[in-house]
Amino acid sequence: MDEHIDDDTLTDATEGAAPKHDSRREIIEAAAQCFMLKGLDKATMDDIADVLGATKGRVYHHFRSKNAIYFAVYRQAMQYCFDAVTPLISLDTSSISKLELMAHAHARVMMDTLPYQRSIRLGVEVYLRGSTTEAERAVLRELITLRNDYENLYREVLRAGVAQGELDVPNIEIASRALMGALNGLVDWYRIRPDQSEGERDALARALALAVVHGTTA
Amino acid sequence: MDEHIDDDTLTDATEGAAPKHDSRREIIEAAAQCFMLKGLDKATMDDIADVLGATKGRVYHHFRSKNAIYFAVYRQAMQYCFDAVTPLISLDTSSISKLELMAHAHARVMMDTLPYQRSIRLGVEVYLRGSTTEAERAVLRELITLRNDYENLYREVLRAGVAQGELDVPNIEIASRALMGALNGLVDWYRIRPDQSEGERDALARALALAVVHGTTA
DNA sequence: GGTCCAACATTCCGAGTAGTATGTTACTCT
DNA sequence: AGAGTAACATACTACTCGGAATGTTGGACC
Repeated sequence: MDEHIDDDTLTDATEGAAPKHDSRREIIEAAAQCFMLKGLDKATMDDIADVLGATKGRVYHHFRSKNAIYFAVYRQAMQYCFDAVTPLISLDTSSISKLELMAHAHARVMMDTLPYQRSIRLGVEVYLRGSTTEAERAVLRELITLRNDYENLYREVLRAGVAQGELDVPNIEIASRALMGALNGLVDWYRIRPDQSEGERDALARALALAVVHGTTA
Repeated sequence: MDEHIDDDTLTDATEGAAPKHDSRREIIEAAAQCFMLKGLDKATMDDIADVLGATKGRVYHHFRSKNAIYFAVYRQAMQYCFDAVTPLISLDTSSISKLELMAHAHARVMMDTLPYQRSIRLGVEVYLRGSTTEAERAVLRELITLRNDYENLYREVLRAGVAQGELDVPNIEIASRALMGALNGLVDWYRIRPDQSEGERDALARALALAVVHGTTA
């Protein structure tokens, strides 16, 4: 229904070296690159194929439409976020340090998977309006739910922190929006610099995390 | 060079009632609406004309290209921001309250001029890549400079606040990015509700302003 | 060693759209 | 009153791009 290639969650018994779905992943990666550079509409299917040194035939073999690729990019982007942040919520630390760690991890994901995160920023509700078929809109609703679930991770920590008296948040909804906005805004101004070391990137992420959690007041 | 209708900064001696440039402003307004609803690419020139109950002829009479309209929307969006915030920087209050007032004013502008602010969020650097002519890229550079000037207003207040010991900001650049990100993110989740009173809107703006300035810690 | 099929490549088409070229009208100015 | 022009409308073109239909190939499997 959504994709004509089944997800194949089982590990294929043949070999472990080539995951067999590399081609799909490569297309998603290339699409994220193109979307970031040229925007969702101006990035053509030929552009995506060109990045791979292939033609549209390959792309359309794995994805039935351009929207389907965008959905895959979106899903992957959210997956990156979940993978980085979910392990932290079970940590046994104070709410403040947990929030800092989550913010830091999120900032890192924004930097490390920049093409994906930038791509999903240019669509969402706008793309929802343009979706013709009901099936597409259903997928988009699911993706938005996914994003909401992710943001709820932060709301939960905020709630717990307030309950314990560690945090002072008059309005959890507003606070979480501000948090996500400040962190996600990273993709708008962050530029990948080859000369930037791993430590510098991490310091930047940490600085942003502290800024969004603690604000500006002394 | 940029537009074929001269700006006519002088007030025309004929009448003050009809500002003569109403048609241009109407087109910009309609374009902002369309851009917000359908995105920059999917919003067609016919869409913009339809909103006005007119045809492309009218639009192309005032703007030589679609990009030119986008630039005008961008400029107007920034103008709204400047108009709301600039008067506040000369206020004789503490840095903290000044920052709160600026953030509050900015949040209000985001809500009150939502179509403009959402439009300019979907373009910027992406559109810069797509710009074919050098003239267009020059305009875009100018607009980005404009935005940078605006953000500098906040950086200045932050700097002053740190100098006076009112604020605790380890990294002004990061802090300003976080501030703008949290405030601008408003356009992503704020929905205009007709039943929402003026007071409620203002309370929302104030809550967001306090959240971004003070963070979440107690 | 022939069959079958996944994984592509090639070719083509039609819809949609930015931009242009050319009317048309109404108003102003002298 | 007639010339000029701003402010549009109408009609048309050239081109891009998504998607489909079809062709090709290499390898797995019996």
